[in-house]
Amino acid sequence: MIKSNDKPPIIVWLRQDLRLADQPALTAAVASGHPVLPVYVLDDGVHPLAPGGASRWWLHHSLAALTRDLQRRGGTLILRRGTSPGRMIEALAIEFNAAAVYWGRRYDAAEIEQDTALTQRLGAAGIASKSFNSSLLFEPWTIRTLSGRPYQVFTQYWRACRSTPEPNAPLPAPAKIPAPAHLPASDALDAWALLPTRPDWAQGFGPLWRPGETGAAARLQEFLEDRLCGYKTERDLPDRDGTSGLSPHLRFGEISPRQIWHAVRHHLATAKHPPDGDADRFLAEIGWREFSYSLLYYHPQIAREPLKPQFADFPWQVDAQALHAWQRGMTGYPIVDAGMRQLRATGWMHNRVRMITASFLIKHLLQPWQDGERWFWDTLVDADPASNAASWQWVAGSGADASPYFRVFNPVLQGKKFDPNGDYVRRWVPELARIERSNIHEPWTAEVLRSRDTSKSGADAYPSPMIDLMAGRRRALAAFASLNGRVS
DNA sequence: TGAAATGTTGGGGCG
DNA sequence: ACGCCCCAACATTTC
Repeated sequence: MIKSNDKPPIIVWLRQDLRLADQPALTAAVASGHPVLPVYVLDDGVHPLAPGGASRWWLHHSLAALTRDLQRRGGTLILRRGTSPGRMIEALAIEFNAAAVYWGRRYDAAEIEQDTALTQRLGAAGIASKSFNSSLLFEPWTIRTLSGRPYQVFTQYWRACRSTPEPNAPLPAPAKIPAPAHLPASDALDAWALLPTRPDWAQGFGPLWRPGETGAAARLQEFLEDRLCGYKTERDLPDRDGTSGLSPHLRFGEISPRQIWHAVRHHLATAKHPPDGDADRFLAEIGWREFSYSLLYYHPQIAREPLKPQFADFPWQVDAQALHAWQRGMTGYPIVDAGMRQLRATGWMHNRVRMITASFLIKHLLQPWQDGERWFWDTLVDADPASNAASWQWVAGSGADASPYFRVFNPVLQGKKFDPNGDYVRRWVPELARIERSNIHEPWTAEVLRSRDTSKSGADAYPSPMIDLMAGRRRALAAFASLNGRVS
């Protein structure tokens, strides 16, 4: 008699859905009765979506967690690396006589092409393949206007999403994941050297994050219980712990938006005081992620080219020193510098401050948004191919439903409004630790600094503002106005 | 999911 | 008491 693990295995190719629960490819593979071979392939190819430094840190820990979680259920994660992941999967499938290959769908054009090509090659070799929706509430082709075109405005897009049937309930993790009798060789995770050394700039990351499915689920529960109530207003204050903190977990698929959606619904149904507007606002943030993926699907060039063609020859004032000052958090504007330093120290930046720092780079410094996008891509643990690109274009005004060009964030006013006590600034900019509340967002007016300024020599000297806000604003408005009247 | 400029209003000081 | 001015405070418009 043939034991189930003597049957040919089904390969489950995990990419950006590093979890076991609500993992339709895995569940289908287990349900088939075949042994299951979960594989992750590190893409060594040189391309724009290769994960940045901070993401590689997260990926290491996420894969370590996934390995443990699989082992607990009898499974084994196979790690491979190569410049052509599709070819790697194909070779594995043929070598191990796989019955099929399953995976969760991706939405970038190059990735779709890879997957389509793999399907064809597998088919030619007589191996079945099947793809599943593991990453989105609403896949891009399911949400269209009456005329069949994708939505260009978020509110309309999201309204359409919310009036379609609800996303499926999440699947439970398979209790047991049957392994094949013979396992392919696997790389050692440590040998991939995803973690930084010399210097280990990620030292500050560890205490803040718990990568992996268990950490993601814990973060969601804690958010629903402690922070959903009041989310609508608290989420804008960077000195508070008012956001969900789920972005990197979502980025690597340690939790699915379906799980989040249904957990929120369940929480609302059982909570004593359902925080209604708060939940809607939180789900709308998930909606922005969906909208970004729709934009990526319909505009594959979104990370490189402005969506609005008239932005193609925008008069940027490329300036390596200005970019560098912004990256290091040395612009002389406290809320900007606090944000940029929080980013480097933790791999994450509060969303309100992301908008402020991005607006400052694009509008006050007139640096190309692509430079900011690239920096965030390299330094954010949650750097997401869709959200990062769409959000930068949103700030630049070149994207869909974008911020109008004349919306220029004033970092002093934004600081006063959203960090009124200056606690956020003091936490990330130690040079300003002793500046009082009234001057914290314009420290050049503080007596302490001014008196020291004359004898400034120490490394603890906080820089004076690198540009004049009023002049910068005027320059930006003029530059953006120069686009008006052109055909779009 | 802006900010600044401009316009309007109303209370209070004061000649 | 009255008109005038100043200027918050708020509303509207413009970039």
